[in-house]
Amino acid sequence: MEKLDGLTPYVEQISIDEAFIDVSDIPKDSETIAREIQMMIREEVRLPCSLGGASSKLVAKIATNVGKDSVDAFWPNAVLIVPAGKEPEFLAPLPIRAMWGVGPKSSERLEKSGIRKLGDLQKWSVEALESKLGSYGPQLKRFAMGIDDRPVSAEDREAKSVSNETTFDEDIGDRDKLHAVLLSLSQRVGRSLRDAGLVARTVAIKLRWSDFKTITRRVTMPDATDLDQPIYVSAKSLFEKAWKEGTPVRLIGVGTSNLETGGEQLSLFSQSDDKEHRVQEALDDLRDRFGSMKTRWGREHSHETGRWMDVEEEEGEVF
DNA sequence: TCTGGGGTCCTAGGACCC
DNA sequence: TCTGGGGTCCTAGGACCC
Repeated sequence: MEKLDGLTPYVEQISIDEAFIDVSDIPKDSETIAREIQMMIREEVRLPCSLGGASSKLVAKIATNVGKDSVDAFWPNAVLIVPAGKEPEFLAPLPIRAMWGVGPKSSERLEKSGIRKLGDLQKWSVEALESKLGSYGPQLKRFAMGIDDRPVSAEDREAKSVSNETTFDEDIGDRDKLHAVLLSLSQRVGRSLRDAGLVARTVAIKLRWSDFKTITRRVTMPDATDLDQPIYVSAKSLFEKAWKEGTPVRLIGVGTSNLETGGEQLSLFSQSDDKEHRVQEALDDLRDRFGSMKTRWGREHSHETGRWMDVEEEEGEVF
C-alpha cells in the first residue's frame, strides 16, 4: 500500500491486500503501468501480485480475478487489461459467479432461470430481471454490461464495527468457562477500539450452537464506550438472556458497532468514568509490557446486588 | 467444499414520535 | 380516541467478500 501511495494519491484500499488505483492521470498505457507496479512490488517487497485494468472498478476487479486464474508463463504475476468499449464482450463468456457480489445463493437462483453466464444476463430485459430479483435485477444487468460509475475514493473508510470471535475445539456448555471467554473477547474488542480512537454504543454477541445454527443479539447503550468492563457487562447480560444453562456452544463472539470517534468527547466523561479510563490505561500498559501474561479485572460490579464480586479466575494473574 | 476470523451491506419488522 | 402517513431508531438475520 505504501508503494501504491507513492505512485498516486488516487488509491482506494479495499482489503488488506487489494486496492483500486485511478491511473487516468498517468501518461502511459495501462499495460505498462501495471507491469511497472508489478515489478516494483516484486523487487522491493518480494511478493507476486496480479493486476486488472479497465474503465471501471467493477471490471478491473473481475479482470484481476480472471487473470489470476489463467495459468501462463507469467503466473502468479498476471496482468489483464480490458480495453474501454470491450467490457460486455469480456464479461459475456464468464460464469455469473464471476460477478462481484454474486455468491452461492444468488447464482443458484439465477441458474434456475437458465442464467449461467454474464452474457445471459446481458440478454435479459430489465423488466424481467426486476420482477425476478427486485431492485437488484436492473443493477445486476448494468454490472453485467460492465457499467459501473463508482469513483476510486482515496478517503480511508471508517470502520463500522469492531469484533472478536472464537471457535472452540470442543463445544463448551459450562457457564463459567463461557463467561471467561466472553471477558477476554470483550477485552480484545475494547483494546481495538482504544487503539483506533473509537467508542461504541452498540454491543453484540454471536453464538453458534453445535448444529451450526448461529444467532446474534445486541443492545444499544445510552453512552458510547471504549472500556473493557461495560462491553463485558453488556455482552454477559445478552449472553444470559440468549443461553439456556448447559447448551453446548461452538463459537462465541463479541462485537461493537454504532462507532464514533472517541477523543474529543473526553471532556464529557464524568469523574468516575475518567478514573475508569486511568485504570484501563494502567491495564493496557501492563498488558503491553508483559505481553503474554493474562491480566484482567479481578472484580466486577454486580447490578443485582449492588456489590463488587470476585471474578472467576481461569489462568494467570488477577489485579 | 469447508473452516475460521474478520468485515460490509441489505431487508424486514417493531416501537415510537409528530 | 382513532386514522393515516412519514420518519427515526433499533434488533435480527442473511448474503457476500477477503
